[in-house]
Amino acid sequence: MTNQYPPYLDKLNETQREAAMKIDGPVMIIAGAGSGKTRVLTYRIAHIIKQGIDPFNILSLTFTNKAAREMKNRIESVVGSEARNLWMGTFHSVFAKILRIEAEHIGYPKDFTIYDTDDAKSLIKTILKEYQLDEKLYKPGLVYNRISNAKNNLINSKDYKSIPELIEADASQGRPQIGQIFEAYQLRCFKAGAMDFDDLLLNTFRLFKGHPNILFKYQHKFKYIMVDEYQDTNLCQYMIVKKLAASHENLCVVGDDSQSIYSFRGASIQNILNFEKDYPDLATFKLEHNYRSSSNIVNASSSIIAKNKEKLHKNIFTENEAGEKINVIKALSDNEEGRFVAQMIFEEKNQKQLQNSDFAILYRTNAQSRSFEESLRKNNIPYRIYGGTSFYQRKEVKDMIAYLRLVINPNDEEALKRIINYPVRKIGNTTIEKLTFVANQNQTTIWEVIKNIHLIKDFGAAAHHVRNFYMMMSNFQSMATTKTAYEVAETVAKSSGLVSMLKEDKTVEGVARYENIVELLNAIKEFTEDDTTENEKSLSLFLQDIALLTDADKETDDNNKVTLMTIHSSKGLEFKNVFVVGLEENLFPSQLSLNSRQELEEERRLFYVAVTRAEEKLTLSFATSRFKYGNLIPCEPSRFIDEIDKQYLDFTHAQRSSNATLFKPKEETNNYGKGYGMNVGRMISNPLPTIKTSANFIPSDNQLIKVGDKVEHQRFGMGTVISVEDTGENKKATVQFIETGSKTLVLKFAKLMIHS
DNA sequence: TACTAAGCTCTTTTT
DNA sequence: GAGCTTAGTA
Repeated sequence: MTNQYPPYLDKLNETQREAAMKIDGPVMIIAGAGSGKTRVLTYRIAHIIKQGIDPFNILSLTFTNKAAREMKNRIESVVGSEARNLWMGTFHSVFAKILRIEAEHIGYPKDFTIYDTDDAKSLIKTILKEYQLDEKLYKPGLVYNRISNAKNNLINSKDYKSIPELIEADASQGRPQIGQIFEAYQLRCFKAGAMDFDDLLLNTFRLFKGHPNILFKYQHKFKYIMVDEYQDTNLCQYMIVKKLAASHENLCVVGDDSQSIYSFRGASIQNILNFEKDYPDLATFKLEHNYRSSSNIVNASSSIIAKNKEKLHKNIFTENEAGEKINVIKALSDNEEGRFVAQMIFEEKNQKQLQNSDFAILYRTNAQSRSFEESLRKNNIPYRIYGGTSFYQRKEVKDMIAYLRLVINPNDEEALKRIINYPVRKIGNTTIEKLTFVANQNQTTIWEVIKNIHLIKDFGAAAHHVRNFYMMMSNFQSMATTKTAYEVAETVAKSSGLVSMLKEDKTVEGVARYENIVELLNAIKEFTEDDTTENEKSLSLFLQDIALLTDADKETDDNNKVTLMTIHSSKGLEFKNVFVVGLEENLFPSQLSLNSRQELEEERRLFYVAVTRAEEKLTLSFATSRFKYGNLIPCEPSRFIDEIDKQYLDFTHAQRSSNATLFKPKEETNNYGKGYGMNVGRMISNPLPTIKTSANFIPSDNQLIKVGDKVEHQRFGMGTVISVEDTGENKKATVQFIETGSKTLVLKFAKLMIHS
């Protein structure tokens, strides 16, 4: 390899540069956390453009649209404005764009609707009702997951019904009809001119598979292809990429097996292994130098991931200073955890002159955000929550969007059902059911039935109301052919009665809802008037855009806020100061992810992702009790805390005495506090009667326990080891507990934590 | 058809 | 605690 390289690559280290300059042929970049992966991708693309390749011929698939936008800007600063022509975005958004162009070849309208998860589940519910299946047995969410999994593995409804393993699996669970539901679901989506998230991928695959000429077109268009976060792609995505790259084979995938956290979505480490098999002349680069975090954090994270059996060999190192130790915090409840964290942010901010945006609170589940929101608000610390219910998920916004969807695609059944009687127009459930029935009988859509309602006798008075609705909607539709997206939306908002209804509601929530509609209209206006791109600005495109928009994509004017998000959505981000909270058994690792070693290892990778977000300071916290469905339940610290090499941890804040600290669940308090919302648990001095026994919180290596160690037991509190005995079968330790006296514990089962 | 109160069921992560 | 469904009433 030559030592000569273009000056714009001088910000890269040697391996990074080699990876950026190897632009021809298949390339795999294994990039550890904080190793400058985005930087390599950015400069690699810039380098390709500098070689005279038209940006139009480069496809880069990223994890979020925001990441794509940021990368584009950075590339632009190296190569100039032509970078704007790059094809960059998420799998879903890029393929939606292609499908929009090629829709007719697979029988879809150009303006197809994108069903989100709610739409999909609602459609499944309707189908269940029509088939008279038990909604308790065929839970819509579960059925949706089965269908989604199948699609991600390139199995269509016909295949599904002919694969013995799937038939058996469903039958053994007492759900033999999933195949049928799948088929009906697919048909209904197709008739409605709608695709769900998985269809965007599956239909792209089908398009390329069934139309070699179209595949050929895109193969030649995309001369260079890059895939970021490759460890999180599923089979369908993998196959599409493979097809697209087949003629040039200038394919570069970037990923980190240690950060693979989306197997529930069909992602598989197998894709990395397959990649090596499919492209024997592959060039592999390993980025192992962590530039992001202090060496304490880097080393601690390595000690975590070392516990996983399934991983590629990597040797992550850093030249950064040791930094502070990782703080472990014990709180008595989720509320106290919130207060602690808010207080620590407040103090750190003042001590070290940090910005709010230097802090992030990361949790396993969205529901955990509540206690942090409360305490941050009390401390006047601005924060922003990512995920959860985003702007476009709010009811009133979805209602308004449903109208617009229906204007663009009148066959969109889910949109129609959502708003046909909202605001109330005297078209009740009975009428809607009748309409659906007639539509199904005549192999047509509800809209067609509505259109011809006057030809059908048995609708009685309802026919009149339906007719009115039809007139209104077709008015909007004809308007959409001549007016701008904003003009249409404004008219819809006013004439549909939606806005006037919301205006009447003077409650705080009502006003907020009204303001959200105004904000939506503004967003449409902005979209319509955006002259920075040459793209078309139709209402239809706006709808497709926002269907694939995630919370992380949204820009805000004031960015100096503490970030609250799930660990999943924190991937790819970094913060000076990170709090990983709720480190309790059954929460993190999740109770639902303890069925196999593979599942536990994925949870561990998730923990690894969380820890490696931190640059300078990391705090881990757990609570000993937590609200769950309104009841306070006892919690044990997560095994993950125990798995970290102790030399990197600081337990100062975890050792506070836990006298009289257990809360009695609300249920058992004679209705004390009933109706008062939170904090209704009553403090009691006795331990709770039972704590579910588990072998979860054993020391990572119980050889480590030795006489004189200070240990903490979930139930018995702090103590000192007075003897250790090995019976051959079991290792036992006798511990003198401060509060309850001495106990002999079988280490295999004991829930002990060693304090350094 | 619309509204209200009571009752039931939830447990994960995302495009 | 929240969101949803159901039963009963206006």
